Amino acid sequence: MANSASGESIIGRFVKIVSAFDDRHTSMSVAELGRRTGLPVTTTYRLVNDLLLERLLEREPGGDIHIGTRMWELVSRGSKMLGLREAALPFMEDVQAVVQHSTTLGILDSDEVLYIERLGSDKTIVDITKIAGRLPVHATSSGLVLLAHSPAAYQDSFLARPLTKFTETTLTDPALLRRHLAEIRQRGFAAMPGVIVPESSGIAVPVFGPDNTVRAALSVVVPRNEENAAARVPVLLAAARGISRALGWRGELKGTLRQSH
Amino acid sequence: MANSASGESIIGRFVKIVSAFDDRHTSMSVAELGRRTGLPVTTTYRLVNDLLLERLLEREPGGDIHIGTRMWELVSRGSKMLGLREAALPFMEDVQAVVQHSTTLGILDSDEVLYIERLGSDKTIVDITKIAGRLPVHATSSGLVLLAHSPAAYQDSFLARPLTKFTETTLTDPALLRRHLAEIRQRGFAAMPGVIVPESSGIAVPVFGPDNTVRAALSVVVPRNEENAAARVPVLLAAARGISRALGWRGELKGTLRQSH
DNA sequence: GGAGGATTACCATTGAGCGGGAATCCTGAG
DNA sequence: CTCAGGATTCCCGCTCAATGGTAATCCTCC
Repeated sequence: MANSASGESIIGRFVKIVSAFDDRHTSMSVAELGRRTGLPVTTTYRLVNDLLLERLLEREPGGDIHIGTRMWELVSRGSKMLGLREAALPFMEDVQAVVQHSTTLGILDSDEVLYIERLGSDKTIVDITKIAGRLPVHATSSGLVLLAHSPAAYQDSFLARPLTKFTETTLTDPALLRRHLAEIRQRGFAAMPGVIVPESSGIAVPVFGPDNTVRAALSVVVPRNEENAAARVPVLLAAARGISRALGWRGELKGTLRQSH
Repeated sequence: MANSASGESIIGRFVKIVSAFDDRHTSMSVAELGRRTGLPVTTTYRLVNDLLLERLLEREPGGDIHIGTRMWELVSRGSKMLGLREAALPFMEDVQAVVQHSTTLGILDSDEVLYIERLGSDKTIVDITKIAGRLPVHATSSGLVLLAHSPAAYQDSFLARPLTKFTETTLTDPALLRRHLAEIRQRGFAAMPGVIVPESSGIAVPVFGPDNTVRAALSVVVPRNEENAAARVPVLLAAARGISRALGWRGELKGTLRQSH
């Protein structure tokens, strides 16, 4: 599928190049980029030049490369994420204002939770969510909410594989998890104390789309020792309904709970 | 530079494909994509398949294509926009809360203003800014602020070209504009009534980076008939300083105004 | 001045990309 | 049910853009 000796397409290499950048490495020299991607030196330079021409990458004064403005623009403008984000943001602001802890919006992607938006970086508690960052499904409240409202077939396949135990409270037993998911569906929220980092607990509720399937999970991260974290739930539920409605959801149809199991 | 008869590289075609999507067209059939991009049918299908394999594009149940989650993720994670946005967001929320009109953050890119973030979609007034959307520099308060604090050489080249007159108040005369830019630098803000749409006016202030150059413009859009729009300025200035500081700016060095003209 | 790395230049080789054409699948109208 | 028009997939020979090694050049900091 490619001219390359290694059998990669240009697209594949493009992905490698873009993947080399992350929040800790927003810019680097071409040589370093070559090292990080593992691409042949010459090839890296040629490819980078092509990308510079299209402004998908940009060269900064020092010579280092970073992801181009144009790239951000094109992707942002055409992506469906923007719609979701814009629908959610006003409600998230309300939640954040009331709860005073960081509020996140996550979706399910490639068997992980991908965080789309996050408000209020609260230094006082441990919160490892990042925008465009990923966390495992079974070890986050958002993930469990998303999983709980996924098609049964997906749940089965997910629960079939081995799950990492991050802390004492991380659930890894399929049967136990399955019961937990049922509870989450019934109660309408997930409250998980310290399933990924011991010091904080997450509370999450589902956000629905027009077809009444889950689109995202809205959640807050609070200190684990908080008195009654459950008191946070109503605010979240109300906000989630607001977001759902903004997405075109029109109230719960009969059989909302039927979609899973 | 390409195998194609038309002499385009794959990268170029990739750009064409991604560009075919925007906020009004977040998904479409492959055939339509082919039409919009002008690429040969077969080529479109092959290319789309490659992109689907890498998850840069995604196929929805109906068969339509949209920009992939992975694409958004990679670009967002690696892009410097996120840093700017995250630094600005808290302050923008404050501004939005106080001013009660839509608040935007824009940067200068390819001789246009590119809006990075926008809070509060206020239906009561006309505001055509969109996230990842562009507007002309000389017809927006943000644009004029950015231009006013750009290197003199850039200003000269910009003012050398013909400028479109959008409304009665749009400034298009180079000499007049130049004087206006000086005022903006001196006063520290731009207040432009109806320069792009007659009904609303924008107020913008500069945001600085560590090297004391402009990074972005923070602005609000208010109804044009508002009593004293200038009263909004202090809030904006304060917020802009906050953002600048979050970006690593350390107070104004002597010679702040010297950088331009 | 010179060692070590980053960047550019050169160039022979070749298979990935190309795209026209035709077959097949879909879908909605009559 | 049939049929038309469009979307999608298959097929396939041609060809030149992409490849990546080697070597020269440019930096930059001891």
